[in-house]
Amino acid sequence: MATQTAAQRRDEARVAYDAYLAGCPARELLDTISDKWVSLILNALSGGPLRYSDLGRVIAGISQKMLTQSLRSLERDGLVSRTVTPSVPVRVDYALTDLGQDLQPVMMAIKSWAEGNIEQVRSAREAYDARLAS
Amino acid sequence: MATQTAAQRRDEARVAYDAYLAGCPARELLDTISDKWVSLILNALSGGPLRYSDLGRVIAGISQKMLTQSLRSLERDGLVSRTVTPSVPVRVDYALTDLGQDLQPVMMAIKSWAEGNIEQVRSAREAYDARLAS
DNA sequence: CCGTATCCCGTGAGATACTG
DNA sequence: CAGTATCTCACGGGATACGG
Repeated sequence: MATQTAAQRRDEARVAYDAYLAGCPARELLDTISDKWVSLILNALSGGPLRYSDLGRVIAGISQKMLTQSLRSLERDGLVSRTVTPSVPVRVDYALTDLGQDLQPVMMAIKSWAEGNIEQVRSAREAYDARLAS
Repeated sequence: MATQTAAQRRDEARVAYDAYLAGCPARELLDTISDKWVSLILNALSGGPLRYSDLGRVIAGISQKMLTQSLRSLERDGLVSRTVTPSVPVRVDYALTDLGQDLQPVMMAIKSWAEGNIEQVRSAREAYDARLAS
């Protein structure tokens, strides 16, 4: 159940599924994890478990609806665990599962790339838009 | 303009932008590259330039509209180049730019992860759905 | 061959209000 | 605190037809 095991599974199954194929389950999974909120949530949980309200605070601008909806989806897919502490008021913690921790570095890479290359993209956009205006 | 230069820029700008913040340009860029079609297109171009019709064939199920729309967006963001050969009929080739090649490994990692872990996700879903039915 | 243009429907997603 | 429930609207995105 360690990361190595997950890596082994990945190698073995690499040829079994092909996200290029429409209707392939891998295509659908790629669609669900290629989501803005999913990447932000998985990255936010990389430092350890967080409560529902903490997630909403870290990920500025996310609505309750999208936060709950994304968390449910991640929980169903086995990427995030949900732990309820029956206190008053109730306390709910979300954490990465082993599978989620396996995916997290990839999501971090996307987020870091976006943050580190936004200026290149912006200047590329300006150049593109300027050429259209000519 | 090599990959190393891009990596240096990434390190320098890492703290300047934060995708957790709503309204931050990095958040918007994260949203655009966290897209199913974007990841499939960038991966498809990793082996070298492809023509428009080839892309449509490799990425099964993509509509003309989404293919054209995604390619325009990628071109504007400086991730993909578009080369027109004025023959009869006209020939158009799409290729990764240096910036696009810098991002491609990350997109490949997502696609590979989806293909390699879909079975884990499927069994997690079955377990989740079974618990709800009880 | 490589698109653009139009129509149209489903759903992604915010705002708001309410509950255990 | 941690959600659920509606309502609403904009837009993603497919189908189809046409143009250079």
